[in-house]
Amino acid sequence: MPAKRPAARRPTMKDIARRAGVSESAVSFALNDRPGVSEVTRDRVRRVAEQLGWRPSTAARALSGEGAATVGFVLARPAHTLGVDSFFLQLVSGIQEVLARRHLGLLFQVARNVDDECAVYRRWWAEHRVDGVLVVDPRTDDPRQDLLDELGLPAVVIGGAPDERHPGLSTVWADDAGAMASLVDALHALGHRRIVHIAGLPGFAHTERRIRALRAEAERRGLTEVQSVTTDYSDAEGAAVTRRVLRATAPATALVYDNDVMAVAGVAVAAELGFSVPADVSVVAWEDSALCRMVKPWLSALSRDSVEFGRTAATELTALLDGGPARTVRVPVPRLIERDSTGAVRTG
Amino acid sequence: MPAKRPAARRPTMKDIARRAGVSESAVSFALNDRPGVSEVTRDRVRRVAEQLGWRPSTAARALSGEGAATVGFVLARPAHTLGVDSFFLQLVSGIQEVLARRHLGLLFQVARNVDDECAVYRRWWAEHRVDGVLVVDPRTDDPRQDLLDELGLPAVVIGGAPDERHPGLSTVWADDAGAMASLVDALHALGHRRIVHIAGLPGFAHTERRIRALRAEAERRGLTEVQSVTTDYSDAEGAAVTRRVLRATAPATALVYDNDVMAVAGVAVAAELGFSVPADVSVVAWEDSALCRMVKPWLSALSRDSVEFGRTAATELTALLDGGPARTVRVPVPRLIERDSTGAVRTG
DNA sequence: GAATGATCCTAAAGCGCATTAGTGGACCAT
DNA sequence: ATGGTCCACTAATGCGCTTTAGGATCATTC
Repeated sequence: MPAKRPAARRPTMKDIARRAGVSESAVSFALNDRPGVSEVTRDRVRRVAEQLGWRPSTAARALSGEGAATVGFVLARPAHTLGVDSFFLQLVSGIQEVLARRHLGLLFQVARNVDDECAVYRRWWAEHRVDGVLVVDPRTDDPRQDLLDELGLPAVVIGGAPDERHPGLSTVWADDAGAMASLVDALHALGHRRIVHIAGLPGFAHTERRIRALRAEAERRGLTEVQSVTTDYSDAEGAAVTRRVLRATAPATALVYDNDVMAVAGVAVAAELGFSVPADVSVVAWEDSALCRMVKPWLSALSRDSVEFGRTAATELTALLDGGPARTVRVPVPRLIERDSTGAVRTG
Repeated sequence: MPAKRPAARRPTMKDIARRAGVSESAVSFALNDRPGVSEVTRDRVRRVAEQLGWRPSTAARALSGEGAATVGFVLARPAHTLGVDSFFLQLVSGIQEVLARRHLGLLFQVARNVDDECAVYRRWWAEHRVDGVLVVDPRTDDPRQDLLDELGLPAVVIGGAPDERHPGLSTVWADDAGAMASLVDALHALGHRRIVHIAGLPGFAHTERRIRALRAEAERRGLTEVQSVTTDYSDAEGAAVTRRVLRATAPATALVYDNDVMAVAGVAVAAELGFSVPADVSVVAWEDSALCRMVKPWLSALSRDSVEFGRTAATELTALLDGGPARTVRVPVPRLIERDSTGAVRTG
């Protein structure tokens, strides 16, 4: 006979109170390190709780005003760009590390677009589900930040610009402009003058930052054959753009891809068109991952510590939840790892 | 002056009751489609709720016995194998699709190992956080299933074997053995006799299933030079094993990798050692993704619909939560997509 | 014209916890 | 002895919801 649900009952504070011979309130005080009980009683209560395997019911906690002990994370990208991105899993991994330490849960949701994402925030807020959220892929003119302000939902924007007029939101960002500048430096030093930047989704704040930075650098140096092309981050578009660019008369000598996936797709296309990397064209990926060492030649890449990025973001959020002020923190500038896909431009 | 938290109060049923001029219980009946209120009242209450933007507080719901409206998902793999795997994001994507429709939240956590994972389940259960969980990467002799049985926590095992003696758990699985058999069929027809299977983590149920299936097929055909080697799914180990295998005297003519990442790493090593794919060695990836079309030659792969896999699993879990019986459902056998990395064995 | 139901609704209790307002006693000062 | 302070603890309330037990009103029935 298949044993029916043992339905082991979860122990409650009442159980602890009974076993310890004190009132429920005493138990509450004892377990929350509040004054009002003697040390001996506190110890006894703690031991009983431990022994019973008691854990506070998040529902009850949340109901009595303590918050849900949960933070939210919404991923809103076109479905087909989700698959191959190593960044997010790493980011989430770092986030978890910090949250788990404080027993905070991570509520995860994928949405189709920013509007849906906003709806999710509204619902979470109304349902009392999360105490705060982590926002990724901030846009220029982002409706989410206004919404979060309005709801008063603590939030950390990951990858946002520091010039926010949303004083309630924390921001964790990398200096893409600086990274782009030093990248152009490096390429320029190698003799590259025709540079194409295969960017990510237009409207993303960091995409725009990189594009602007590239343009500024080009102007500063008087380079006229430098441009950015936006894509949807997919290998397909990365390949398509590469094809178009390399078929031009006087094709670019350096290609900068906004992610590793497109860069890999790009070198495949280059090879197919008879371009040798890096002899004919240099390739740089803006995101380092195992992928970059899985193709030949190994890809030079701008590397940052995505796990640490996640840790930082989560730390800021917990600070916010603790009542701290909103802050803007900058993570280290991505560093260029030169591997085999970049080289001096062919002379003559 | 920076506007302080507007602290917009969430509307409660009491607000609705007041505005609609009825009691709170009437509101509850009305909104939950329970008998006890007239249609006109029901409509009025619904309208007021709508207008106020009311949503039930999950905390309150959970507290009054309705469950947490949340399911859990723990990912326990060594950190470095997390990064490049496209399978999980797709799986989660499919899971979400089903859960979101019912407004079920997905609580996500990464753990270091199975023991930590068990601890997470215990905590979630004690904290009343989830109504059920989705379990991935089942092992042979898996402590999780016993634990979940013990806790009476509804669960769906994704990728488990169908021969479970855990009648309380649902299982969603793919017929790896069948897929392996047809794969060996195909390779055998191409003339391959020396086949090496670069498998995933030992102890994983599906790893063992594939290994057993390969051995069975080999025996059935009297092939003696067929073997499986386990790895940790990383590109590094995939490359290392490939190197070792191809350096052997009489190296294998066909390599079957348990994921796309290792397969890609493998072809790179093959090229490096002077092996041409597929002329000298055929390569198949057990998992199809954009990756397989990002290298040259394009990789032949066993393809399955991971998003649909996720949908199926989530559907089973919701059925379980609705009080349905535990079931074992099989998803379609992975299909071999023949691209450019497989071919007839070189004669002579 | 009282008993019987059916219908629509309200009152009240309870879920598990935090928190506020007591309560009784020990201990001190007057 | 009287009042005042601490101290360690208990009682009671509320969070937002579901649910059970009733009540009030009205139509039906013999």
